[in-house]
Amino acid sequence: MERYNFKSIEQKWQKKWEENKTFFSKIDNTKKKFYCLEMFPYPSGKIHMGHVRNYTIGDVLARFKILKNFNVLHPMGWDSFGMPAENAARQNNLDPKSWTEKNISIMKSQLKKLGLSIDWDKEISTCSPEYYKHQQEFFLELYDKGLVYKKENYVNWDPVDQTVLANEQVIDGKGWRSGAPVERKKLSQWFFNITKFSNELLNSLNSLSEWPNKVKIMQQNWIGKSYGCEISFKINSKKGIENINCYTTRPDTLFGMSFLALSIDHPIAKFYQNDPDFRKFKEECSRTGTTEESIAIAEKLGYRTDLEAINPLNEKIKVPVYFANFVLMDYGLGAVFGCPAHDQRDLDFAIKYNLKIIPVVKPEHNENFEIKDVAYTGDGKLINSEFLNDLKVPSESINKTIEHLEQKKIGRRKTNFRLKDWGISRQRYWGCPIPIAYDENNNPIKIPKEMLPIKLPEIKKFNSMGNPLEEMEDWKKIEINGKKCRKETDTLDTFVDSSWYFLRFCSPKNSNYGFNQKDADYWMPVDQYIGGVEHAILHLLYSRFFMHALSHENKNFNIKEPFKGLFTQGMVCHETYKDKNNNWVSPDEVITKDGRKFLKNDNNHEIKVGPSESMSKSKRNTIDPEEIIKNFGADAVRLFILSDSPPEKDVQWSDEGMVSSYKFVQKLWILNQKILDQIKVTETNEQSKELKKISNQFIQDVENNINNFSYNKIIANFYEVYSKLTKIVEKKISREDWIKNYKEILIVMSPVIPHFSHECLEMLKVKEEILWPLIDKEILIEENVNIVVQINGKTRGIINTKKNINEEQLLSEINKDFKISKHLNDRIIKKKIFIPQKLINIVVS
RNA sequence: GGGCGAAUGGCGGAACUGGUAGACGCGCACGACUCAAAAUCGUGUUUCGCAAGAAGUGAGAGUUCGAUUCUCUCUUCGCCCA
Repeated sequence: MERYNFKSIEQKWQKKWEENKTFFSKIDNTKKKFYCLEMFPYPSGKIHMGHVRNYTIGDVLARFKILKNFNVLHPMGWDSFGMPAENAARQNNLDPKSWTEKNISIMKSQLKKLGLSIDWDKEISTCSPEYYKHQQEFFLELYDKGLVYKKENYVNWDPVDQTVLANEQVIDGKGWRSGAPVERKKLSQWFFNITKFSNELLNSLNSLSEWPNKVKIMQQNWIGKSYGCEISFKINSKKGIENINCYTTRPDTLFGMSFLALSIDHPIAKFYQNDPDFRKFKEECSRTGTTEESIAIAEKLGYRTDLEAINPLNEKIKVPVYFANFVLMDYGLGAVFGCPAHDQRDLDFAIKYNLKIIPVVKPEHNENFEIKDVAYTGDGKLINSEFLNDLKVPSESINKTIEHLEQKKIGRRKTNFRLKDWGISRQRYWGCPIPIAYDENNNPIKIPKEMLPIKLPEIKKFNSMGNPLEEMEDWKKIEINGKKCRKETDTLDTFVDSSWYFLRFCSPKNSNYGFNQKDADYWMPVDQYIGGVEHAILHLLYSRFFMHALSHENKNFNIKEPFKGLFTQGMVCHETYKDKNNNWVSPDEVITKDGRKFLKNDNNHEIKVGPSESMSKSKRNTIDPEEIIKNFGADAVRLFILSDSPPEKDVQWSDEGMVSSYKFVQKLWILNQKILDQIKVTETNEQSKELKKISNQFIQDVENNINNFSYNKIIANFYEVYSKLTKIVEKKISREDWIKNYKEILIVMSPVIPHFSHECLEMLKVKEEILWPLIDKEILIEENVNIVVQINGKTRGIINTKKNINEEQLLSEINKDFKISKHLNDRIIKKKIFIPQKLINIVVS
């Protein structure tokens, strides 16, 4: 018997699918549509195991839906703008475009080797002018709707990469890529007005019933809606300052106020510009990053002004006013009042500057309540608060205080959001040019749509740091309506590219607009979106915003939520290895001997085995998918990557597991030969019912497991059906039954191991259209059932008996069974719990 | 510090709405084939015990005839936010 030659068979089917355009999709109103999308890759050079996992999960679903007779859209593209291309270009003296294109062609061929059901006709690449032309149009469209604006503000500046970083790109106060300490710098930047949709983006999360709860909660926290109050404080000042407004969510702690704190960017700061101490303080603050995290970690510092704030609830109480490094200008109003007893940050500040600490909330049933160095933030009752005393915190206190402040016209109710506008300017070459130019007075002018796309100029060499576009005088020149202008040299954040690519897939070649109305109406929204949880906040929120923005004031477009279903998969991990010099060692340099690991080229040198961590180049614990596919075949790899863990959890790469998946395909092949041999002989059909049960159980199990994303259990189902089939393969079963049931089993296997299944189906000479088999529910109904017999809750035996047996009959059966009844003798039965077809529990004294 | 989640054999993990804990895989052991090994096939594999049996899902309590599943407290770990 021939071994299963995965090389030629996989190649054969991949060629066939490509030539026949098997996965080509177009609008078909007679079928239900299913848009299956995995997050598109960044073309970094080679695919990694994370891609293999992501695209295998998606492919199983897409192929399943095809078999279920859905009209499936399953496209692929490239998130091809971004910094790595530029970095590679700088390092290796080449241009980002050809580097990117080369990577795309390599990765495309690697993906094809996985046997994915991709409609390659719909391939897009965000760095192509055909794509970003429409992005520039969208930019102008949003500009016209007033959703794009420019403002000066502080940004996180990465001094090494010479670029602005988003808050989330700052990790521990350092640039996520360069690792350099981040500086605060003031720059003029373009922004999308995402905060205009704060409420909408928050509320419509409720409509996303097929999203994981944790992702929705993460987005909810990110948007961060809070209910509070804006309070106006009267100020005693020689500078003519009369009022300072603060935002607070805890107005009920006003009587505990012992200072007022302002952001160094607060308008009042202008009164102190000439004070050298203030300038020194400001400089000190700019060394802290702008992220909330870095501010929280930094030591609380303040600069005391000569101002005094008056407590609006009791004018006799006066407190000092500080500038403080922990107050942000772009959250709330850039001013807060400090209540040290009930806020840790305020308490740290108060202790440092020796300010009063007045407790105003007392936990109930605690007479010895006292504040030392830990603020009390729990519930209780108001104390030391004059007319507010005894109100319940927080259920009564907050509302009552706000009502009082509103009555006295010194405060008003206000909701606030943590979400900030989306800064989209990047001082980078390899991105989508912003379709804006400036006239001689530096006023921004839209570049008319007819002049789009504004193409990136070709570049041969990067000579310095910074943005090369700024030095391209010829490229910068543009004439608009006869006026000489110069182009914007910032490019768009690549998150903009990925905020609408799923829409482009519906009409990838539409040239007059980003998408075609009819196509979008038919295909959108994405029915199932699959990707890493690391994109849970930004990419998904930005995409949601983009759709909200496009449908804003637009009668023709009303797709506000792009992703109906979301699935977030876990990472692929591998053990980490280090040699005696603490250098990372790659798995293919390691051999195992007697359960211990050694360097391959030096048997005496033992390797230190570290914890299993997500595969990354820096730790050298990656496994190259191409190599693995070459050795074991795509089907075996697909089988393994799904088998070991539930897809939403991390999976450990294991060589043994990979080998066993490979062997399993070989075993299936041998079984296939045996079954084909059986089919050649016509026999009586005494065992047919058993075969039917096996196949129908299998169809049902796999279908349920696909629908629940329990892909690891599908593989368990494969092993089960294999072992059942090997047990009956030599029994006498009719030819027709073999063909029908084995065909169904192969179809059910085909989403996971498509090459193998289709090869076997072809050998079985299946001519008709291949569709997911219907389950014969009748055959799965058992005549007999196993009834669990418990005595005092302990299982004492199992009785296989007729389904409709009643309690009395069952008891007599139990009495006949000595192994069970011996636990009953001489004891008084107190109670019996009988659940038909399942269980009886006899409670005895 | 806050939010979310998790904890089950030597390991990865099953157990649908509370009803036979450990499916399936890895590893391991034994057996068959072989001069031998590899490969392959078969059998076994939670722990203690010769057995009958007992214990057992991070720890402790609770609800229940019955808890891996529900409730509370605690411990550890992971992710996100600070």
